[in-house]
Amino acid sequence: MLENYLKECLYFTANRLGRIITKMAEDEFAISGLSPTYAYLLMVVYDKEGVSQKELSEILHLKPSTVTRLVEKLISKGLIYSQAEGRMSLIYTTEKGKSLQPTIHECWMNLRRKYSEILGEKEGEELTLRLDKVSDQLENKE
Amino acid sequence: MLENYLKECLYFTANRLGRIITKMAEDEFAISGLSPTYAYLLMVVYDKEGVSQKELSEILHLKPSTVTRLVEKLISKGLIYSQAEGRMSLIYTTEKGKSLQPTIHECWMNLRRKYSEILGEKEGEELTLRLDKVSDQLENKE
DNA sequence: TTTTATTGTTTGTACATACAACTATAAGTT
DNA sequence: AACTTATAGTTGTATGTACAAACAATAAAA
Repeated sequence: MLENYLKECLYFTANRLGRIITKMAEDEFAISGLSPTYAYLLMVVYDKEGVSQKELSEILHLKPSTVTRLVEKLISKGLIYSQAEGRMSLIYTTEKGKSLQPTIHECWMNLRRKYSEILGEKEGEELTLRLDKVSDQLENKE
Repeated sequence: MLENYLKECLYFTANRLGRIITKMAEDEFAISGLSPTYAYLLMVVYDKEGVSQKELSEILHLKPSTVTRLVEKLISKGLIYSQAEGRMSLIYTTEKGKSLQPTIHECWMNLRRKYSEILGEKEGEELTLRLDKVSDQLENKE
């Protein structure tokens, strides 16, 4: 039976998990009016006002062109603004953006609570760190 | 530092891994002329000629509308054909489709070898099964 | 100082996946 | 048989992410 082969492929299982957890995250972040990745970008800016897009791209592990698109949208929502500094474009939160911080933090907590309830707190945390480590290994490879 | 918080979130790490392994898989499957998901669908049909789209959707863990789109494209490439059977549409491989089987199998092996080399065979396999289990847990939850 | 290379960002385009609403067929009820 | 409900698939549209090529600004080399 092929079904059993599929689940032995990392491409297959990693993406399946990605879709499931993305759906959960979208549901939890819905009350913020943002999808998770936008919320995460915003969180980075809360933590690092004036961050450059390149830095954002490194921190979020997304391509620069993707960050451009995310930034565009958050600007159009009035949550951040950008200020050119040489060839860089530095990102800051607006007042409206700042006012969203507690909500986003709440969503973030809710998401973690939700999957921790199912997987167990320890188990969930451990898995998360492992995925991060594995990603590093796969990336830092010629 | 927020960077460290992000990597403690399962949404974040699972999707990051998903992107990395997807890239690897796309590279490996490139010689087949298909992206990985299309190849996987084809593999299911090799194993189960006359499979219905609903079954495909369950086996691949994709939504029916997505399967419709994948099937459309594989038909347009002449690799499979579909035959209506009541309200179902049953999928079969064409000769051209069959002739691709060895290549796809090779890609599949190459991909596994590639990440096994980096993660270790045992480690990679174990992680893969775990991701599958975790996905089940998260899904079979009210 | 003019030319060349490097770096950060943007733009056009493409792709995988999903949702919501729809069509079509089958199955159950009265 | 007629009416209702359930099931399988499709269609229009949206979203997240990326690539390749372009652009802009700085730095390095000539």
